[in-house]
Amino acid sequence: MPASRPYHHGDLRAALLRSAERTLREKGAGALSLRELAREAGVSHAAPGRHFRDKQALLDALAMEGYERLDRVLGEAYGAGPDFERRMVAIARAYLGFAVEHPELLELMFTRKHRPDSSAQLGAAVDRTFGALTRLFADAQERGEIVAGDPERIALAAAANLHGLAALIASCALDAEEAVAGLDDHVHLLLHGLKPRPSDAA
Amino acid sequence: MPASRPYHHGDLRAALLRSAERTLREKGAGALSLRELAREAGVSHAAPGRHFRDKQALLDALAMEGYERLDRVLGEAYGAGPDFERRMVAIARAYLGFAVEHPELLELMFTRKHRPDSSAQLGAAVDRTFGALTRLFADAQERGEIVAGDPERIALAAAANLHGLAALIASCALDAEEAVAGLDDHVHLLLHGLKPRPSDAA
DNA sequence: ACATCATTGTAGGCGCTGCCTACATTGAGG
DNA sequence: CCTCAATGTAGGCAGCGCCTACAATGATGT
Repeated sequence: MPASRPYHHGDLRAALLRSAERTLREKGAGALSLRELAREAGVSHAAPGRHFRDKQALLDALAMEGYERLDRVLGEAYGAGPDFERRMVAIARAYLGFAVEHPELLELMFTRKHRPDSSAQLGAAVDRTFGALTRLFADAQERGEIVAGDPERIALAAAANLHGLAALIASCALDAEEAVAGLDDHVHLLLHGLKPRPSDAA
Repeated sequence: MPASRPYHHGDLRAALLRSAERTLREKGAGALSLRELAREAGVSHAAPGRHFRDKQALLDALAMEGYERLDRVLGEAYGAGPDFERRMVAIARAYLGFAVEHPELLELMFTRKHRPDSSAQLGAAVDRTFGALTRLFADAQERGEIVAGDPERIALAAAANLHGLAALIASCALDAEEAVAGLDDHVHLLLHGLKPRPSDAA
């Protein structure tokens, strides 16, 4: 007998999350099993139940970590670039980079939830991420870098654009490298619109 | 004994798909069980196996139906409106309408697949939907209604925008009514860009 | 008309899962 | 040092997907 683990694991919750994250990345959310996680952590099959009410609670915790990470990488991009377009490219690159590195996690973060209580927390996380973006646009508006109008609506237009691209990448409907390579042009279209601009000779 | 069902169901495959669609809408993809579907159809628990190799095959079939429906509603919108912006609004309304009416199905259609064979069929379906949109933009380009450039890239910009909005609605991250109400403005931003246009006094 | 045979449904079993309950061990606080 | 909440264990339950062997059916060729 190993006598290694002193009955109490020490930090089972964190160990389960790390293990779950690895499984999520390598085999997808569907292949995630609480019993398997327990086995990997070397505890009994019921032990995870002490830290997560049920499987969905563990997935929700993973999703919350995802939002924190996404906020972090986006936050770093917010300060980038001399002008607005460069900053927007940096933000787009950050979001798409997240989608490329953690496609399964992104999918998990934006999977429809049906439970009211978990939806509340995750909804708040979405609002945080989106709120930061909205403030960025409101600031840019004050500097005259973007059009007037409800900043929340403008932020939504930008967010939908980026999220759409990221979601298409995560779902393998779009080749990641191709999307990243064309990111500059993509952001240009977002900022300048699809209609011809007479002044766009530059 | 009922003597009702003559051993052979008649059209079990279709019955399973209809039943599955209902379950998907009412209880979500996670609650979908082949055995439960068999029970609803009044057949043995192994009968579905004759029509769908496994559970994923049934989900793939549902997703394929989803693409067909989406193509249909988008196709109807392609002919709408006198000018390009109206047509674009009609398309956006169609896509968002689909997302509002069948959020779980949309999620299923864009769920990451790991199996090569099913990915092929579904990938082709995505290409069809996207291809139609690309042709529409190529035509609009010839009429000078939108900017020059690779039509595929321009179509991607528009598709990402719409898909992002639809995905946010489907995942409950965005209120559906709010999004639909602001659709005109949203499309306007897509066409005219986020940067100020001197000529946009109109 | 009838034998043939692929198609479609049945019956039962296997290992796995999530979740439940009762019990054991531990470490911290009164 | 005793108590007790927190944490891990052991076992059980029903449900699941998938598998195999078997039965009923209806189309096909002669």
